[in-house]
Amino acid sequence: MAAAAPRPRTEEELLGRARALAGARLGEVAASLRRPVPSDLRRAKGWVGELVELALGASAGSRPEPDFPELGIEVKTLPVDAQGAPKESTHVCAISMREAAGAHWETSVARAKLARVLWVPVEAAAAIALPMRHIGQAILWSPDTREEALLRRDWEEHMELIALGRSDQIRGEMGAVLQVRPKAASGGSRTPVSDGDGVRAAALPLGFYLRPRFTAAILGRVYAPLR
DNA sequence: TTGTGATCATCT
DNA sequence: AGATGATCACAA
Repeated sequence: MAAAAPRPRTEEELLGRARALAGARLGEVAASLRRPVPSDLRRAKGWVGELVELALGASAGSRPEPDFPELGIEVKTLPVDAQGAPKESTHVCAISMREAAGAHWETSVARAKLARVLWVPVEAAAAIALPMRHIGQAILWSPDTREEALLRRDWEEHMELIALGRSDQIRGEMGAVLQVRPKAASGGSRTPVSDGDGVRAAALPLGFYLRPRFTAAILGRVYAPLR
């Protein structure tokens, strides 16, 4: 590939691209796409994710919908340590706090994105230089009944608090698998919210994140049948 | 400003 | 060590 990959038209095409990417190093992928490799990720936090999306043929857009809308598939890179365990939580989506009151899990952005996810593990141990880090074998995942129930419960509990205008009472400790944390440019960021009585107010923008334990369980499925 | 891609930095 | 709260870059 000399430029960005063509947009895959089928799930098989996308999976084929993901398979071709497995085992590659970030440096060589970047070179083939003619993209510079940053010296570190401190000022390029989304670089790995953007590189993988480009290689898979995703569009660069930033709309609140899955990366491949026609396939209903969201792509997420997963930074893993030397043991193959996720090092970080996974950002799911921003929360539209003004519309929390009338929101439903079934039609939520969070559910749409988590309905079908192509997880792409990427080495992230600090000891490995960025260009040398390997991309792992991707996993196409959908939540099973139990997982969806857990996600839904956490989502509904958080959204109820937000709808009541109590988003400032939300803590990262809440939520078994899906937590809510700030998602902003800085701690001074504010977004419109409605308080309990529909009065205009402003609060820190929040986003949904999957806990590392949850994504670790997803990666574990690959090895579980072998044990 | 909001949403995308996330990791950083600090505290327990 | 693990997790929470804070933060960085870019597009529309």
